[in-house]
Amino acid sequence: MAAGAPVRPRAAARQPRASAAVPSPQLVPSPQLLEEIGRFFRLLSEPARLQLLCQIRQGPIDVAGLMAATGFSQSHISRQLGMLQRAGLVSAERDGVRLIYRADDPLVQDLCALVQSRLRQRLAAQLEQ
Amino acid sequence: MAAGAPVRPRAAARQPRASAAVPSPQLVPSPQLLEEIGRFFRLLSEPARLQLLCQIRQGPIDVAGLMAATGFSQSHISRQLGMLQRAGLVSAERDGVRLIYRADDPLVQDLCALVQSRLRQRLAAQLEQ
DNA sequence: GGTTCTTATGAGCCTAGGCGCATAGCGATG
DNA sequence: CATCGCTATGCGCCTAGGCTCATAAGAACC
Repeated sequence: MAAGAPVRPRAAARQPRASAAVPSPQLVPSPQLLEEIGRFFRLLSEPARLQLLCQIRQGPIDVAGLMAATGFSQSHISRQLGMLQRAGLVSAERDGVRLIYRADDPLVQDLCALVQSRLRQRLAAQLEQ
Repeated sequence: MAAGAPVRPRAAARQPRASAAVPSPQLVPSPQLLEEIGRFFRLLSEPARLQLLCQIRQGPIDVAGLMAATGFSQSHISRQLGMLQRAGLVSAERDGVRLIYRADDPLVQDLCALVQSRLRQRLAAQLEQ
């Protein structure tokens, strides 16, 4: 396929190309990497998981606490926690019979904050216009 | 079913609460906000969309260029671009008959970079252990 | 060892959404 | 206005995955 030329403007010569404000010189990641990144974002794409994550971020909590806080079924919570744990976003520690979950990684919080501020921005812009 | 207390550590009194190393004092966002954030992440959860975004980030490009670069069908690309545009992640500008797409927002790139570095970290840790 | 508490998991239902095919919409050009 | 080139969209197929019920697995306590 014609992967050589990125654009093909027929009207006139465009793209001064070596200008100053080129946004980013980096290449597009490999399909494998894109898939992994996508998998990560998919983890965060489910409100239920986000809610669990935020709840856990409040402080160590067990499954019963999460059930009370979210209203989700035990099996659902367990499954979602499993995914989050496999992704390294939460960790569990035994306390007798129950498992206390904890979220040490600030990454998710940071990501959410970024997205949140962006949503706010867009909402404000939308109201203005 | 013990819905009152969020946790119930049976071993000892925990949560000094106003300690120094409390991870984050913020509350869990409202379900509506969580849903919106989730929608945003879902947009980025699809490798195809990520690929399109990255490709567009390389420089302004039209649909034909994207078809050549990604191998996706025209309808698929159009649909995904529509979503990305509605989310404000790309913008289109007419050049005669065709539409030139452009991605001005660095947010996605930043998010991807964060996730990518995290993946790298985890991979390294996994190799060590 | 049996009981009771917890968490994990197999099976299944159901919806969301990715993807392509065909076609409609729509700007440009003769 | 007819035609052509490009993009958007209705339709349908199909898989991924959220969610539940029921049940297994495992730890603590008698």
